[in-house]
Amino acid sequence: MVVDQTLSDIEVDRIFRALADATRRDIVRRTLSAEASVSVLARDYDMSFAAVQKHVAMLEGAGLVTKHPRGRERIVRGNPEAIRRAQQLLNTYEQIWRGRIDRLDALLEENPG
Amino acid sequence: MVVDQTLSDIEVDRIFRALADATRRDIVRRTLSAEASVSVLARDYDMSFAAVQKHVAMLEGAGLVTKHPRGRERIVRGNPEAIRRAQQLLNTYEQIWRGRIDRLDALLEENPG
DNA sequence: CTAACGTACAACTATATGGTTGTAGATCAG
DNA sequence: CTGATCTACAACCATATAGTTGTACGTTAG
Repeated sequence: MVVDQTLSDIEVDRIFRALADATRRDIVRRTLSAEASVSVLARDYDMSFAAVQKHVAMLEGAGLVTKHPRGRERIVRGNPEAIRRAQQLLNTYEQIWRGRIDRLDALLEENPG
Repeated sequence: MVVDQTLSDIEVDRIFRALADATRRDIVRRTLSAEASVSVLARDYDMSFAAVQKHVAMLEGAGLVTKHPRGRERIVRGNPEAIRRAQQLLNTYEQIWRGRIDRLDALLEENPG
């Protein structure tokens, strides 16, 4: 199964926006390492449960984590796919920059000295 | 010269926040490819000059671009360093995920079937 | 059954963002 | 010198974020 890996502007916005908060990055890090319920996650942060819930919701909306019911709990898992898409974006930017360098080099070879 | 590549939470916040907008990503893309003045950049977007100015200011605050006076113009250049730091962040997340997979594999080998 | 737990969601506040218009200073062209 | 250009910045508005508290509901433990 080949999945369309083209991301709309809105989707990319959401991914980067979701990563622009230290608490959310920590949740991504933790849930990539091992899944955890929302309440277990919440214990480690100096804020209300509802606040953590909102962070998880934003991460879920960006596709960076998935939530799975287990009894009364909601298990949160990090999603490496979304990370990879963000990496791809940044890679294209680096490629663009390398392209510029290559063009500058070519220019220098044409007009040496 | 070795530069400290450790980023504070605030700095990382700013980088991802700056990347969470399609106009700003486009400015990064363009200025990585070739430097351009703020007004030249602004011509291509359906918003006021002041709005583009603010986007550039946010990118500059995040270190994603640098601004250089040239006469009455301000020349904007993309900064690949900041891109690389964001890439590094995402790479560590992927490493964390791979670490989990490795641990799962080891577990399966210990308890086969 | 009952109490505690985990979650969902609404309402509210404060601050940040993304846009606007307007004013003003510096520089360039003629 | 004068006018056009490029930029800077303030003030304002609408919306989104990040946090709070409070209420409600399903699930689990005893």
